[in-house]
Amino acid sequence: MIELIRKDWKEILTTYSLRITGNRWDAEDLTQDVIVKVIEAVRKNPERPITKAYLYRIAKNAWIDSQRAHKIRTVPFEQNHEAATPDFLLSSRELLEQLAERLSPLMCVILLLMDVFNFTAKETAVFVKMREAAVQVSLGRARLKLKKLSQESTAIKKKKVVQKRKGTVVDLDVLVDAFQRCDPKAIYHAFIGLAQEGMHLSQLKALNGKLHFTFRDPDDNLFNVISK
DNA sequence: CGTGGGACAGATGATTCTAA
DNA sequence: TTAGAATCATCTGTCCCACG
Repeated sequence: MIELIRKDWKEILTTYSLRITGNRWDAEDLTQDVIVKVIEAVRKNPERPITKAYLYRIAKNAWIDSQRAHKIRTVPFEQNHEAATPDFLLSSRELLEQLAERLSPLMCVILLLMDVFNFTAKETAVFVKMREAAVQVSLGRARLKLKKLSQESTAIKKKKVVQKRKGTVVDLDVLVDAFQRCDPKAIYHAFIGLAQEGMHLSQLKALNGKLHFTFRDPDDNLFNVISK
């Protein structure tokens, strides 16, 4: 058992924290948290040997505790995709809702499934009945297009926001039905319609062959719909 | 001719497995 | 726990075809 000196703590903990948290920001927080805990432990019991195993255990428990404490925490979409689009800080969800009319329905649905709801290329390819490679190319082109559009004046964005289609009444069943039928055009129109009504599809998961939808209404209420 | 879409190959990154 | 290897997933560039 090798006892560590205090200046080694941070280096060891940073590496380990990065591994268990999966991102730099949480890792830094966790490292600080653990160092505070270890200092407190040493203060209470100066004879305690500080080993790697001890640091790992403290870090692991602290991480589990923080996960429990933040179980309800929502993760803004921008955070997840910060690394993917660092230069424009795009929110794919917002851009999608505002600019979808400029993309083809197919491109729109591929972008929606993969960038918003984290479907894999394989799952998306099955869904839209295309080859996986074709899905990847379409996704890349859709992203490129969105990037270009996002670089254009914000006036375009504003224009799109106020362009509300007259008489567009889309309910949740239409969107769910469109997904069940794997119909990109129907999904596209239903999604746009809902967004314009202030309804947002905030999560979509495929579990046991059923699609689980989580919607958020204009009053910020969340509710789930499960496909048949 | 420009644009959208599909196919393919190679590169790159992420994840998983395994041995030390 | 860690490092390295193997495997898998994704991205990018290029070419081709169809269509208006």
